[in-house]
Amino acid sequence: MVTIDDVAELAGLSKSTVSRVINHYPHVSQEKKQKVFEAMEKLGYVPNSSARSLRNKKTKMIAVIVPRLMNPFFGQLVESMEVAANQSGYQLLICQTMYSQETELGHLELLKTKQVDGIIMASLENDWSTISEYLTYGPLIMCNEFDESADIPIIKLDQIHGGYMATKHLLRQGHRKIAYCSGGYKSMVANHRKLGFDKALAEHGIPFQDAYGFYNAYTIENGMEVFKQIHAMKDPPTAVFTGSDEVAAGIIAGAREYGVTIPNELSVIGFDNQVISKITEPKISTVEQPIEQMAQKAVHVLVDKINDQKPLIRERYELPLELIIRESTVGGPLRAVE
Amino acid sequence: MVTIDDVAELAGLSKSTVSRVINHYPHVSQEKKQKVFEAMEKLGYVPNSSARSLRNKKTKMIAVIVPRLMNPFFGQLVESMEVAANQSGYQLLICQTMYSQETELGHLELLKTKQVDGIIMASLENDWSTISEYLTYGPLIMCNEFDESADIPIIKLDQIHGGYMATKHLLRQGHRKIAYCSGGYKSMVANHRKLGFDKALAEHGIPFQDAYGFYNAYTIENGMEVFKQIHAMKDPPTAVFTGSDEVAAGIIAGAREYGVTIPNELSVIGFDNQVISKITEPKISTVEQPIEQMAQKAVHVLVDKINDQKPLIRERYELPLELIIRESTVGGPLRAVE
DNA sequence: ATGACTTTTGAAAACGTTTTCAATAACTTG
DNA sequence: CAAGTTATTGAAAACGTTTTCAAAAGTCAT
Repeated sequence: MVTIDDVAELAGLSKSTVSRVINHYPHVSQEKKQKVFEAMEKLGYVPNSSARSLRNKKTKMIAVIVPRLMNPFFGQLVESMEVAANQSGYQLLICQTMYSQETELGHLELLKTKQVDGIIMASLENDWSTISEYLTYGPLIMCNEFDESADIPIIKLDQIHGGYMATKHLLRQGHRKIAYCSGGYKSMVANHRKLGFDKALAEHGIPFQDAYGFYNAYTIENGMEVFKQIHAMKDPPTAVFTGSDEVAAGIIAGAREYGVTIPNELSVIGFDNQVISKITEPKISTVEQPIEQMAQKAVHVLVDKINDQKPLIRERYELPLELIIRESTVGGPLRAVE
Repeated sequence: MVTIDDVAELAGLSKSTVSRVINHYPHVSQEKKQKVFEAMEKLGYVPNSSARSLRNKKTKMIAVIVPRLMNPFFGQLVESMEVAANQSGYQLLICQTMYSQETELGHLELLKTKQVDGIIMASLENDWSTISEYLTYGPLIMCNEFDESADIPIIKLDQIHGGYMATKHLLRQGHRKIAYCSGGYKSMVANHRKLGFDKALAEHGIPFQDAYGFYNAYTIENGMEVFKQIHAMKDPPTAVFTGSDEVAAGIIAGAREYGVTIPNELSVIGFDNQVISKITEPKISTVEQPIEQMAQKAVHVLVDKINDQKPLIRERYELPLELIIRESTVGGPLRAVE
């Protein structure tokens, strides 16, 4: 391995000077600078990053914790983060929890061991009280998923309004029996969507029936299962609000199997505006989330916090969502228009 | 920051002994071992990984280079690799090329700067002659994408057979005018599939018409475009072989818009067996790739190479593909059965 | 030519580990 | 019990950087 000493020797200078050249210090004569460059070039020298990290106490790496990549929402999120991180001179370490608390905690140890300069949490399996312990070791921010009580920067989307818009749309189409279907229990994202859902229902004086609630639905398969349950009901809903386009697609696939037409017999609205929502038959009405924007914001905020040494403070960044109306919710049973 | 010296002091021992305890050396008395553990516990000590990396010349990190994560094939691949890497005690650094040669080269520098112990290339934007330069700096293997001439371990799938099986299936259904549609030009994966495709055609004495070739198709949108071109032909093909389920789905979506029925008027076969292939109308016949297996194999092979210091040698691991017949290719125009 | 800066350079210390080396202590084995 | 192992420990060097400190050399105003 070629080290800074080799370069110094070949250039006939001290390693201090070589280091100064590498790090663009002022006060190095053009002449020596030139010599150093030549020596580096000739030897193919490149600084060892472990040594740099040790000395500088900066690894130029950040980690992002997500549930799992196969979920296209997180795939997109991580894709955008990687690009943003690279542009800011950072490498992105990817950590999947696979919905396990222990795995999530294990990933947080990266901060303790100084393998990364900071962490973006887009997963939240553990309680904030547990996670906050790690704040001593480095900056930690939340992205998308969140805990209200955490006094750290949080970059999130206006999920309440998202749930509200989608539900309001269904209500406007005349639906009064609307099912609610979401992912994880613990998720505040799902929680907020439900708040928006409830608010819209309340505005129409409609009480929510517990029988219309479905939870832990993430995948297409889950969606098909949900459809079956709805189909078996004596008094089924006429519309379903879902937490993801995959689940909505599953409901549509289930309906097709049972010969139930959508949106006529059942309306479905998704969430995310994934490509899948554009290619099902019928196409899925959904709520678009500005994923790339959120990813970039998260990276920039974290990088700022890494550069400032100051302790983290409570900060909130909220981005808007957009309702996208397609075929899976229009032309359904018009019963009453507000 | 609490260091090994703090632990040593509190335990009343030398840091050598503490280090030995941490690294599970033999020949440390139970008594001192206990003291060290207590001190570590009390101080919340955890070894600094930059210092470790510097001394051990091992970072316990590997990088995977992929075109981009939004492509679900790579999403799945990376998901499985991350899990496998973690199980082997490694962190996974993710690098996207976004189809840029320069970006790919930039990522390879990670090996020079010793930020990672090895690299898995699942992208291949540059020529092997360029990439091979980096072999001096650490192990480098290929996964999925490959270059025949590279004398390094390559984990790949039997794409020739994949192309052959799919095409043979179309021929068996009576098709004689079969279009071929693939992704990148440079890709040897696409290249091999074409070899299998050609082989099947040759067995039936059918020459391939250049007008039936479509390239650079990756996305649903690309697939829709391909359909439009096919639809505008005077003598259109009766079946299309595509390089991905997304493209196949796009063709199906395009056909739906133009009122062309699939598979009756046009048969389509995809590749990958992504979830999307199960939810289009009709469901897509496709070729399943053992992604998880390939990802695990790649990680294990790389980790082995990192542990052996020996120089890399030519190795080939080839995993089989499986034809999955669904609706998009059956019930088409039966013309002749072999 | 003097004093007061500023620029340019190198030696050495520091970052937090692991490992080599040597020394001492504790066993064996005849 | 002497000689030969083996177990246990610590001091110091090493990994490859960056940075502090000090010194030498240059510049400038008087």
